[in-house]
Amino acid sequence: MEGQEFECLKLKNQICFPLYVCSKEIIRRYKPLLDRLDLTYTQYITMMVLWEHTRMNVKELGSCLYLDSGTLTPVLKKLENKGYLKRSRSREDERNLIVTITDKGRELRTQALEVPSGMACVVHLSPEEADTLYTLLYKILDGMPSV
Amino acid sequence: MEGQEFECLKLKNQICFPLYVCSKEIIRRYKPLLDRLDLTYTQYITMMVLWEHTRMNVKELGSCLYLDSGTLTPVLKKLENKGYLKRSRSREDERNLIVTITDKGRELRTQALEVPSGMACVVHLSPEEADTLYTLLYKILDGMPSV
DNA sequence: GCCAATTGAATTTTTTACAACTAAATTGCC
DNA sequence: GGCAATTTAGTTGTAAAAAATTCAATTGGC
Repeated sequence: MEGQEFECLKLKNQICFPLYVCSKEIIRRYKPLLDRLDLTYTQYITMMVLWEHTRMNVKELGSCLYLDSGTLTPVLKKLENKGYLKRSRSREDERNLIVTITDKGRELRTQALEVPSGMACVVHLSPEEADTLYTLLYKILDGMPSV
Repeated sequence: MEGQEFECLKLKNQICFPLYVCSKEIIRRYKPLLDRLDLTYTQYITMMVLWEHTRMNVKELGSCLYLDSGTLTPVLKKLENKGYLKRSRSREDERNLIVTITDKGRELRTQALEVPSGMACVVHLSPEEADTLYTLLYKILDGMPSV
């Protein structure tokens, strides 16, 4: 039997694969809910940060979201076009782009409450299991070698 | 304090967000290793299935990988161009496309052994923790409402 | 036997990831 | 103190992936 040697190349022995699939599948379940707000998942988590902080530059936003500026630029432009935020250069340091939430952006928050409630039925874990998962995921993130 | 009402819209209370980030970040760590094989992550997991099964149609492949044919078609064409597989129509039902691994595809498997070994240092979990995570992820997948 | 509904895959479009580039600010050497 | 080199911030362009749409073949009901 050839088995042993190649065990580590079997899908069922991968930890990344179910992570990848779970992430994708959950985001797919978000879609119909987010469609009602005309937001993509990335736009949604960006708004989450702005609902809490109201004013940040692209760098800070990127480090909250684990997104680089190349990914964020088109996302922020879309959200600006929808009127949910304003982009402007910092006076002190022209390299800095300050993102500020607008009133319209703030209003969206109330409507967005229906998203987490609509998602409640998607992840069938007990509170303890969810807590364990949460802890393990952040343990991976914290322990990951940089780049 | 406004806090309570919007707790569920804070990034730190999301389970999907760390899943999404973990998946993305781990796949990013795969990249330099997969570059040496000239494979993307999606191409890599596709090859994993073919190393085990050698011959499948697009539908079967998609259900192993949780990918639809719209995503698979370009992936399979790329892999065919590289000479790792062959795509051909089934005689019985012309709609079925049969994917068969080639000798060159089979040979790639040995070279690919360096990928899991190179990834070993990325996920810093004990075997027990990894096992718990694995179980929880598949529990989510199994429990997820369809579409 | 014919038409509607379903299934399977390909194509097209949108979104995301990544690399290369540009511009601004800072550092450091003379 | 002024200029070159480096660092930092963001944009642009390109490639990959995901989602939506389209098209073709088959099945099932009448």
